Amino acid sequence: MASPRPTSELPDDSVTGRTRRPGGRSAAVRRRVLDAALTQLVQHGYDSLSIDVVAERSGVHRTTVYRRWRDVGGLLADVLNEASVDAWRPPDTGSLESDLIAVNQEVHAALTGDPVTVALIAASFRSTQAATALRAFWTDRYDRCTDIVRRAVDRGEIPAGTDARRLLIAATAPLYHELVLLRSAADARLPERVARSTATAARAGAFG
Amino acid sequence: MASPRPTSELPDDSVTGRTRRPGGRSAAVRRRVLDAALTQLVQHGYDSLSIDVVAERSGVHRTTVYRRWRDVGGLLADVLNEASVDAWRPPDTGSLESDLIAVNQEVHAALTGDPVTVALIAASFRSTQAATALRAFWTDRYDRCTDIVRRAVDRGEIPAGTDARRLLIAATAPLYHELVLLRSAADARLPERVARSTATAARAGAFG
DNA sequence: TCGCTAAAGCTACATGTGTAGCGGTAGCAT
DNA sequence: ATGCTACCGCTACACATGTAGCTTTAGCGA
Repeated sequence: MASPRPTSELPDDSVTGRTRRPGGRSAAVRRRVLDAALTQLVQHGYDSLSIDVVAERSGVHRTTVYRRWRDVGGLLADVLNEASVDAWRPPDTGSLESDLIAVNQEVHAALTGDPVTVALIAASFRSTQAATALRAFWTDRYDRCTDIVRRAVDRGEIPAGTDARRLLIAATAPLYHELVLLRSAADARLPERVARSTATAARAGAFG
Repeated sequence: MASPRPTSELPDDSVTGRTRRPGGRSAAVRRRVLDAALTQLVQHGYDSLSIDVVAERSGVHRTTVYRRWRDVGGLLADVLNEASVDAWRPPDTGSLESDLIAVNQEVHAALTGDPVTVALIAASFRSTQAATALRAFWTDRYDRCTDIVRRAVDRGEIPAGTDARRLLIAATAPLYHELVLLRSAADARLPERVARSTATAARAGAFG
């Protein structure tokens, strides 16, 4: 994570024989641009986020931003890379139900409080870079969360052979559906309710 | 449904005292534009859909299209209105599980086969009109589907007091999540698997 | 420290998206 | 059939988005 080159599909230097320059200036440009993008996003929302605004805020020339990030989606993808703490671990609270509640509260917070997540979802419909970054992020998170299910099986809470991914999708998808697609009125108890339903379902062997 | 005026927030004629003209020419313009939009969408995909392209295809002047529909989202919202068959009824196949399977197969087909649905979802992040139309569409469909749950309760399949909306969201949200947000590889058995899980969960009282 | 060149700055241009205002056409009431 | 005006066509403009090609700056290896 946190690679200095956001446009990831470039061939390796060892292949091209060329030398990259991640040092001083490039790094400074990247930091200034990502800072500006995040600040703009937090202060004025996704709709206000354009390459030109970010360029002006950061003092970096607009053509430079276009060259390195290509579009707003690319910018957001890199912001996510920068922000994603690689040390993230799924909650381990002692029971499947409370683990799922904790996960869902994180998801809920991200979807109602963190502008980056929602902005990246919106951007993913227009930018391949944003879509790819989001997919990678979610794949990583769901993979890590399989531990929750494994532990629940070990404790004998739910049947062996439970499909971890199906369970986790069932636990989280309703939140995304309600908040992102249906845009329902916010309900603070939604994360808990959905988590409890899913835990009950899992105990009944619904994901075997 | 199928109102001749897509931009819905206008005051009623009885309030303004002005007389609308839904007749001949306006109706023809609307039909030609919506036809062109749908054809373009089917033939060349959402990314190719712009007001200018639709205007050219339809032979209607671009400023007219801008005036009446404002943006691509407005266009899609009206296409949805036109296409939504008001007579739609939820499946009634004799059991909760098979009803949910049938619903999910419809959702799956819409998300993998019908470009209008996916396009409208994408547009809903950029256009208030698209977002509003989509919300209205889904609200209507979920409302009608409560019949499925009511019948299941009547048959004694699931506990009385089961929350219909929560059940229906649980049954459908994973499809949207996988296909729209995660963009997973298509799996023809997904609708059935999710429906069965949800039916099992409902029987175990997960949505009480 | 000095040469090479990756990467940033800059100007100019091309295209896409959306609006303002005016004049013309045709739906509808009389 | 005739007048009123809703609605469409048209030109002209404003601004946003993105690219091409060149010049300048500065990172890095020798």
